[in-house]
Amino acid sequence: MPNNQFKRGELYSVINGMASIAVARRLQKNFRQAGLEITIEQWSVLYHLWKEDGLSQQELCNRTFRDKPSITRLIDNLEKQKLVKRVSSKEDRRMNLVYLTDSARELQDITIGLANQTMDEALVDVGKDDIEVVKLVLQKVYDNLK
Amino acid sequence: MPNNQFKRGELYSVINGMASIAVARRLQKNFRQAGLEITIEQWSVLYHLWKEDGLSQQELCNRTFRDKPSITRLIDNLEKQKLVKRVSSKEDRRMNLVYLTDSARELQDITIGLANQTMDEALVDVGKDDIEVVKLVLQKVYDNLK
DNA sequence: GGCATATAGTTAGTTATGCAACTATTTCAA
DNA sequence: TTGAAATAGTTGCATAACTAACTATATGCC
Repeated sequence: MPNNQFKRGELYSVINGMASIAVARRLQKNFRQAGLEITIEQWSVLYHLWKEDGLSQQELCNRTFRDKPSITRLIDNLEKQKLVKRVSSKEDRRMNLVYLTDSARELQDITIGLANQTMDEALVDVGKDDIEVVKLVLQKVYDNLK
Repeated sequence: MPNNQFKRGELYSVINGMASIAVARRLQKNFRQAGLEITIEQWSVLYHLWKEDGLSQQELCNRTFRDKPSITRLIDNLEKQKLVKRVSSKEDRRMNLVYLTDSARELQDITIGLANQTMDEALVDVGKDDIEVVKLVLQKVYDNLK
């Protein structure tokens, strides 16, 4: 087979592969080293609740790009760890609204600090302009495939 | 809390989030629509074997950025589907060398075609120069965290 | 009002990931 | 040469992802 068939495929591994996995692992490691027992997936849910508390599970699906079963189980686990509470909505009884507990609110500053530190570690020697290009391209990729 | 604490954190979701997930889902969908019953994870292993057959599991770990248990189980499943075969190395009996079967070789052209098509869909209206910047930045991110 | 349809969430089954602990083999140095 | 350390791979356990099938509630049209 012609070898150039692989050339474009490399792009897949670049965009999809190493970098995002490496960032995720480093963030998880930074959490662990700080003695925090939450997963990055759980953190990504809390992150959206810190910005706006009391979101429905469906809204969390939209904002975290996950499907409904994934959110159901993430909330299950967060509830077990007493970080969130499901409250069934009074306007629409199909909906659960998800609220932070006090212990979750305590995690906000330190974990966001660790996330920022992780991105600083990841972006050493990367120019601001280049970062902007990456953000725009990845946003465009997402829009293209949505 | 000051709202700008979130600002840098957004980078995490940009680099780690939507785009790579969207690309992966689209590729999986394109495989499914073509009637191919392999996962993108299995495909990523085959991809490296097409480039060089008979790699050890450890070498597949390095090239796919996975740990050893992940590769063990991916190879388990690929072996069940009769796409690869483990052959214990004669030079070093600790090692399994992983070889493609004929059915796996048949998948090469069509799946790499689908991966290239997926990247074309993802990269509509993205300039070649910008793609180069993304590749360089993500490579740099990976190196920074390695 | 009543029934079809849409929406919110859950459950079950399969695949995959990460960590820790384990076995088997090889290497290397005292 | 032998015994400690390194390396290759596997297994068990927990978390998370996707699909498909399911329940419950709400909406909307006739």
